[in-house]
Amino acid sequence: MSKIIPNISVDCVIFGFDFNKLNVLLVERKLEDEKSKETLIDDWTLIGYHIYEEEDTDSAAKRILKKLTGLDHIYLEQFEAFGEVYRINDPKDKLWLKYQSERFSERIVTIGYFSLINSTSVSLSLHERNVKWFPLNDLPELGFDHNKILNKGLERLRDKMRSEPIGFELLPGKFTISQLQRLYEEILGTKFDRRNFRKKVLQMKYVIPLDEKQKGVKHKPAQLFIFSREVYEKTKTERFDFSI
Amino acid sequence: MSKIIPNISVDCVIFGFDFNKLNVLLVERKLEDEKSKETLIDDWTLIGYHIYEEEDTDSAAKRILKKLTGLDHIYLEQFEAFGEVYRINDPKDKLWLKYQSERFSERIVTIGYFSLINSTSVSLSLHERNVKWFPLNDLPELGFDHNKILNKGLERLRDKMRSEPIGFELLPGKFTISQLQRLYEEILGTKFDRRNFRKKVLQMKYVIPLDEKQKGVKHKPAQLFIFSREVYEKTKTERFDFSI
DNA sequence: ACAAAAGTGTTCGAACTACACCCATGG
DNA sequence: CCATGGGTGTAGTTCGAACACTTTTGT
Repeated sequence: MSKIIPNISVDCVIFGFDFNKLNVLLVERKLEDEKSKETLIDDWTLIGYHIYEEEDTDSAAKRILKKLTGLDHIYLEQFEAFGEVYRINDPKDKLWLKYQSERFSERIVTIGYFSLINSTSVSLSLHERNVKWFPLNDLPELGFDHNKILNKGLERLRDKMRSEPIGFELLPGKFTISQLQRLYEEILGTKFDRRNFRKKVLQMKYVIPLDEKQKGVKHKPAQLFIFSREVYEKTKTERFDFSI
Repeated sequence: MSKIIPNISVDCVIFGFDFNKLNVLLVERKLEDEKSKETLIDDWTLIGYHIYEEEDTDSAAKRILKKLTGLDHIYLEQFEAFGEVYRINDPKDKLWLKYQSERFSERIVTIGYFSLINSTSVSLSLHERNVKWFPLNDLPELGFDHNKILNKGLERLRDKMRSEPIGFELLPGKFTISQLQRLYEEILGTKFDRRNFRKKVLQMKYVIPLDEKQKGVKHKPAQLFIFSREVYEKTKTERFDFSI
């Protein structure tokens, strides 16, 4: 592998949906003094890393996701670059960078990506570091300017949700209409009428009903659907709109 | 001023509207061999520059606009970072960078900004370099990957035009409704019905009619309007939508 | 008087909103 | 048999689409 570029990084806002809440994946940032064993840092950050000289920024983000999930082809989208001079200013952040590598610059421009994963069917591991899902409405204070980056990523997710069918990326391949509805309600912060929502979704030819029902639920089992990106791409003259 | 960062730049896609076509501002890139006087490079690029160590990326884009127009407070928005390893690959591009400064890296991540200026009331100058408006449907081949950057910027302008009232930035302070209509038609590539367009615009409380008419036109003079961002901000619960 | 763009209202159909009752399953 | 969410239709309203004639100015 080639050398690390000391002043450019990528940070990933990884969203997951557990059929109830929208969650973000964070990694623990823990550092203790080698002699005194005193805890110098113990908090959480987004998952990010510097890029390599021979690596596209997109590839760097993919690399991080691959390392975390073992999967390729995860939905990934760049949303903003953060290039303020003083975005890394807190002594903790500087200490952490120095501890990671003496070669890292203190002036780092980072490129924010958001990624949508289907948290019910993915197992996560990041070496020795602790990673954990946090619901959006119960986030800790994050290191660096990661609260800001996270919020910008969320804003972009919301915008894009309204105009393109990316919500499906957060659900398993087979899903029910009310799972989809809960997803949209949770992310957009709105409530939809059940009948109207269903009516709207059934009009979308790229949401395809299966001859298959939910199992093991203690109520009338719902019909399962799949999303077909192929059909969507072919028929997308109709403007996608989730503004019920 | 502090030192230049060799591997990070900003590039600006500067849009202007002349009441007819949407134009982009480009700068000539000309280089001739010092001895033989042979022309080594003669083409056009977006306007961009490396950032300084003590400069936010946003500030770098503002600096470029200020140098070009003499104005602060021009509409400016970051739209994407371009971080491919081989985005600078053409020998001409490498030659140009070397000629500009030996210190520039060949691996440059650039951050794209688009900016909207009111081309009828601004005068432009960029030192010794030749700058010129090009209509979007008659662009030359650009240096670097600037055609790609320009197209991404245009895409973003279009998206944003549909959901936020940024088109007004391309018009002078006082404008007529049909100037506004031509602007939207030109950028979105659609045709609107004149009566329906007018009806829609008149509903927007932040488009304020003046007691003033066009002068010197050889037809019935149109009423003039101004856009009030203040009123817009106060009333923006209503979703802005230009999907007539 | 003519050319050129401004200004103005109504009708039709599509899309969104609101709303209440029965159904299938697990416990 | 009960609790839980699944599934269904209709009426009212709002919003966008289509469309033609008169007015004001400069030449």
